[in-house]
Amino acid sequence: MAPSPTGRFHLGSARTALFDYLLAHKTGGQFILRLEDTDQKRFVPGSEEEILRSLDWLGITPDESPVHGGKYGPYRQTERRDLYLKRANELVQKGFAYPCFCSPERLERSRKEQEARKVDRVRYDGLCRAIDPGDAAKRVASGENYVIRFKMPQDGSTTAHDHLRGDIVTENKYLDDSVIMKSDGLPTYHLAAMVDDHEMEITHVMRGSEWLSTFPLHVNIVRAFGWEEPVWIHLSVFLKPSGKGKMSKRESAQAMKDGYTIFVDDMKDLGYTPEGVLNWIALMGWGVAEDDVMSLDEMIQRFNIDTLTPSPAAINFQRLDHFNGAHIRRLPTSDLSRRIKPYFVEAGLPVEDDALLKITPLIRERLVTLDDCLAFASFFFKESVEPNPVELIAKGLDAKQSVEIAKKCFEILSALPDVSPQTAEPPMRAYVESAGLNANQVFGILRVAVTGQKVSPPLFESMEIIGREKVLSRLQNAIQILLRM
RNA sequence: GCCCCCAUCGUCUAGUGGACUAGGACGCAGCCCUUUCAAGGCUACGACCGGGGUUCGAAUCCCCGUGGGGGCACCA
Repeated sequence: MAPSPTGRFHLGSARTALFDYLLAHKTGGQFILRLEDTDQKRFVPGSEEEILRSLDWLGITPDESPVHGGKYGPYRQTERRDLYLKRANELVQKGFAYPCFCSPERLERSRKEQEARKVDRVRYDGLCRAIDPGDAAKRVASGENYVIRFKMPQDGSTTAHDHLRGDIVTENKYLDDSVIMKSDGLPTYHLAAMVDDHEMEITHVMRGSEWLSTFPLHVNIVRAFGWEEPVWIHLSVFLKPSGKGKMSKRESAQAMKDGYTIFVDDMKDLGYTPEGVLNWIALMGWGVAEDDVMSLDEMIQRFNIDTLTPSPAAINFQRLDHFNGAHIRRLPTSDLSRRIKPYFVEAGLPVEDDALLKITPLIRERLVTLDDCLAFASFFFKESVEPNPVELIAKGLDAKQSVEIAKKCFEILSALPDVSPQTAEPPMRAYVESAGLNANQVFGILRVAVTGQKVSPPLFESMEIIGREKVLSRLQNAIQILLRM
């Protein structure tokens, strides 16, 4: 994959990376990360690190990259500049490109003039295309400022083949003489990517469909060099949740407010798992017959470029939650424990590994995001809980009746050697039965008393982990609260 | 304005001329399970953008509309 370090690493780039990774691992190829950093003006410090960090977190680390090395390096385009100049000159020599000495001001004037004439397509007027190559070479040698433009055919048409869309035929009269080498000596994407793809022996190019419009240029460049073309795949774009238009700054801000994000580097903090995120983005633009929860390995098994889809896909965060929860449920206890521990630590709770190992199975199927563990299990690690007095009153009963029930619970439980489900549940059920109450009422009071909340993991299992002493003291505390009402 | 791409339930998609009463998943609604919340199981609702062709037969092929997306830089 070849992102440019000009901003944050988002879902779209992540999916491209995933597909690249999947294809490489499916076919026994190498997954390469190349940095397209030829635009010094838009360079954003730190973005290269964010790309690496995100890829790493997702678990799709490149085989070759600026930091991992590899036999096709260097992997930053700015470190390959000599190569591009050499190749650009080769094109000039062969008559496929030419130096252009037009100043930005002249270009601007020409554009304005064309706009005034309401031409269908504003393009380079071709002034320097007509310069005699010998004269042009002399001007270049004399140190004059110049760029190199690709000499697009002016007649006929260009047929480019996309693996998903078939042949795309473009009339050459709609094409332009694009700049392939800038005056600062660095190439534009058009040249750099084609040269690198060839040098690095890239077999498949998967990129966003925003490249479709320059697709004819790219195949013309490759053909001018006489190189073999890679398989071209233009992936669908991601649309905002409404399906109307691409994600904008505003939409990503809105997503943040809703607890979601389109930036991979933020996913971890929001409690998402790499497995969930990967599964989610994989199925946007890839149609598997019976789509399902898949691990990375399962994706590799099933991946096939023929089953990629060309139409735009709306981002659906509810699906992310679905896949995240599904993958959390797939996690072994020890693994899940390890992953949720940091959230307790972060919250300043004295988490013990042994207890956490027992708690994890109790909350596993309740978690949508990892940080949900706090809402479900914080009470295990607190010294005491503060129940909401109102919640201590059972449905259909008043405070007086509720306190009686609480007292009875205390009486029963305190007579027991422990509060495990095996020993505590039978007598409690017997009490519910004999008192003519329903389980909801009695267990509801008990739940709020010992956990401090109305919603919790299974009650008796929870009590066992909390321990007899703490359960009884919390129950005692609840009785006091009820008495004061 | 011009060029290019795309078009099946609200969303992601399966479907490559007859096996389609159009399948699955998310979400939504109901039921079951159940001490809460989940998870799980079952059921319901829900789509081939429109119009012309081609064909014995079209969601599938062609054309025209319409809608959506992308591009028209010394950015990628």
